[in-house]
Amino acid sequence: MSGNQRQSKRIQTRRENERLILEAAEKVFAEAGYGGATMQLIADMAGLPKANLHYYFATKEELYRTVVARIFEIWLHAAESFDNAPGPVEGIGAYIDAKMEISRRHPFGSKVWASEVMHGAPVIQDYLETTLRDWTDGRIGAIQRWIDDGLMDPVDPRHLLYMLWATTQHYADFGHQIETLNGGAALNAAQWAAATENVKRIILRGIGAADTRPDLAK
Amino acid sequence: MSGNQRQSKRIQTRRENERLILEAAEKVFAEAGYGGATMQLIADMAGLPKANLHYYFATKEELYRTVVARIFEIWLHAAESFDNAPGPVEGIGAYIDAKMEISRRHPFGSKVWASEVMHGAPVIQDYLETTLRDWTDGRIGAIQRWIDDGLMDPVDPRHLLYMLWATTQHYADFGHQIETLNGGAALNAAQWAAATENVKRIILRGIGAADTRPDLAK
DNA sequence: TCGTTTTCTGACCGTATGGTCAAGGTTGAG
DNA sequence: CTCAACCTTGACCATACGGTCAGAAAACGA
Repeated sequence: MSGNQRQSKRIQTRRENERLILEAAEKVFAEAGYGGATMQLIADMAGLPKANLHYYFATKEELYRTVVARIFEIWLHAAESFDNAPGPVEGIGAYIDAKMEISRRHPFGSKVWASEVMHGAPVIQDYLETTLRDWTDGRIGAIQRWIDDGLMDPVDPRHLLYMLWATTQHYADFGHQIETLNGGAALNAAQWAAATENVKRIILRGIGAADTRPDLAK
Repeated sequence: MSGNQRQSKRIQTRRENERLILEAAEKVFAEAGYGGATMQLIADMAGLPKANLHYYFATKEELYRTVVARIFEIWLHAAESFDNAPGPVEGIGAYIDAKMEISRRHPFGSKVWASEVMHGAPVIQDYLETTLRDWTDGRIGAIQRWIDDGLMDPVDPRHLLYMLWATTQHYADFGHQIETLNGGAALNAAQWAAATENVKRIILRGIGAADTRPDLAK
């Protein structure tokens, strides 16, 4: 009766514990950095004995690698919003929406990623050189096509991408600074929407692709 | 003869050693994070015995605070380029120039600052709440005046500032990622210039302040 | 030159960390 | 029920870290 469609208790517990550990690890790595994070701290936050962490993840580095890999998955997923767009307004607009949403919902993951890259990408260098480079090259081609089709100004696609990454991730990575300048409070829903709109507006206008200026569309 | 205008050897040595230590510390803190940095590593990089570090800087935290304070000084200095500008093209343009130059010349410092903020600004929270907030409020006022004077579109000044910070600092903080996507080589002078031009062009156009469109200037 | 102050440094210490392990508990297939 | 596979965990270990200190060395003023 209980072993039918429901997963066995073992598998269920394993999933649950891995989830607890990974969530705690993401937070601790984000707030303390790899070097500052301790297995004990992660264990306490996950509500498990430290030895149990080492049962699921042999070493601190393996746990960290798993955390980073999960973040990269989210990143890649958001990157899809770039595709199948007829032009920059839709493609870049959707991409900004997606990345701002990630900054809002996964601030810890964003910080871990930023930390990792800032420290020379010791564990994800291969991602950068393969998946990220391929994705970047593909998107540069797409942007170039929009430029060739006269849908936007001839800006350097590569630097445009950097600008998109920088601007959207800033709201997660420097969230503490933004909160402080916001009177100590986290941005509310309206403020997030305003931030997203501002980013979209300035960038889309900046590349001559704003739909608010239909007279320039050809 | 040697003790006349030249500083005493003691003071001279002190200055030199403090410089060596602070430079080494900035690099190590940037590359390893506060938790990952060790006094031994900093000592080795400075070419001094570890005990000597503790003679000049009592604790790791004091050394770190000094490093961060120096970075903030540089940041504040660049912020001056915003002032005394007749309009957004000059003010924001000069600010972007200055901040891109900082990203190029002080990448370690930028990373230390980013790391510090990402981890909740444990040692510079007071700076954020006083100097930075005051500076930000002042600049917001200046931008708002430009908007009121019709020199640029009515964007949210606060989010524009975030965009400026994010975009310029990205070239330092994510320099490793950019290098990797640049075929493993650091940006050369021409590439830095191109990056700066792109940032200025997109942002100034994005806020309707580009001098490349004099027909919109009134 | 002499005595004092400042600088330098190898050796040392307590602590905290990542990781191990053995023994006991739990689950589930046959 | 039985037993093997899997999970849990307190106690433990070796190491590396931040920091200390006593004494040597150098610089300085008189």
